[in-house]
Amino acid sequence: MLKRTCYSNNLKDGEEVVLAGWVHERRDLGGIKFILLRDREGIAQITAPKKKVSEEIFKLMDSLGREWVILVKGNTKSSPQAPGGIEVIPSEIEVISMAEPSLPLDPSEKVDADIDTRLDNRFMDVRKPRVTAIFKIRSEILRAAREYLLNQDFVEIQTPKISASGTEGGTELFPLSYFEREAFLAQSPQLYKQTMMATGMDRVFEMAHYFRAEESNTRRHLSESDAVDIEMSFIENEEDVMYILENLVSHILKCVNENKKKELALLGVEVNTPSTPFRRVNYDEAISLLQESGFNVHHGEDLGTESEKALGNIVKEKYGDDLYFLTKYPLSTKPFYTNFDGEKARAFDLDYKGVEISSGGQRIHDVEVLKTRIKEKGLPLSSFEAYLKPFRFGMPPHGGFGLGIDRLVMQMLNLENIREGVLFPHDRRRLEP
RNA sequence: GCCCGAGUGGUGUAGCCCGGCCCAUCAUCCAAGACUGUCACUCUUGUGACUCGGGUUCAAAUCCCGACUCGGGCGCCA
Repeated sequence: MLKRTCYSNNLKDGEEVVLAGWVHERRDLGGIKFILLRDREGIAQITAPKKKVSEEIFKLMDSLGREWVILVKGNTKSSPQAPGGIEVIPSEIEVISMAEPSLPLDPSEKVDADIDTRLDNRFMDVRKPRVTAIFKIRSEILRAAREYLLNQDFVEIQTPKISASGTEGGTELFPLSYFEREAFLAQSPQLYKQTMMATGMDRVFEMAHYFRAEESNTRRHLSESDAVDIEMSFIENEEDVMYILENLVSHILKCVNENKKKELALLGVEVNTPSTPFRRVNYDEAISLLQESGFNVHHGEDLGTESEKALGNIVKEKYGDDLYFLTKYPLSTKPFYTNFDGEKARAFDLDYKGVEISSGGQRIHDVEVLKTRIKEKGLPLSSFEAYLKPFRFGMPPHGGFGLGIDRLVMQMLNLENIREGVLFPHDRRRLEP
């Protein structure tokens, strides 16, 4: 078998190369035949003029089908007619794998496919250069996040994804059978990363996988989702946490802009690199802004989807910001572990173009206050014994956030559906592939 | 959980309101043929579809009922 010497984006004039990839398109003009060979980095033209290639190659060019996997050995030649200015004259073609005709979708994107058809045949959908680009950008987001957090002295950890109970409340959990007991898939690493604050590790993060059994059926929700979760000790208040979050997101956007120019261009997306600090919009202000715009919202209630989106537009118009913090929510809208200042939660959401991509805040570290809050929330204290134990033996003030990767990708790239930015999304209806 | 909408060749669609002109449109793909610079090559010919079940009717892709599958909005949630 021939061995690949380079990708399609690395062709230089007058070299002998071996390309490996898929037959993207064929054009047969009789005395000259073209094949577009697609690999991870792009598309290269294989050109076979009858008089310049062997009879065997010329015939073989005819028999190749779309999406067959082939290896092509040949000489590069610059040519004004070739796409990209350079083409390969084949001297050897090896068929590695054939593809059945009647493809389940069209990777050359001449004909669209529904999101459902695409996801059912994701292996082929991802062959589209634009789809590949989304996942290269997603990889860069995670690389940049890791880079920033490690530079800020965070320690990367992993926590269990199966737990005895889902004490955080709110979200519905997936039950599963754990030997002779019932267990649940983790809805977030929240309680574990708080426990880590009692170990003296000071600053931790996890590239976490969440499971949520919500009955949601929207283009923003999934049953499985990924997030960057952090927790940090010895903070003065939630502003210390927000500082990390805004600089993290800013670093991510900057890296994507600098390192994924080709992919962004392919997707036709421009990413604005925000300056820090991000705008703070407190809850009272948010309500006022919405009321001024004629929305029927009242103090004390959480924002619905419609008002959240509207607020995104208002902030964009008024201040020009895509990213902004929503702060000082009423405590009643937040989970039991949220610290507070009177009736105001020491918590925040980070919204990106009108969609929440992160939420976090300062946590309660005083065990007595925590017990009181659990009781106030009407939760059974007995089931929190294990969670509370680390708080009894020296727990520093701390806080953190979870940053949803899928939503970040969606908002950054203006995807209509969160599923487009997830390789194999699982939701209320979809469990395969 | 509540509500709205949609299922037509491999893929994406037209037709549905207002039943007959539909042995169903167009594009792409596929097959056969012609073509030496294509770049969504072009041209000729051909194959391939009304989600399922019931009902109304002389007549159903089209109207009605049910099932199944899917999409979306809200709620919840992140």
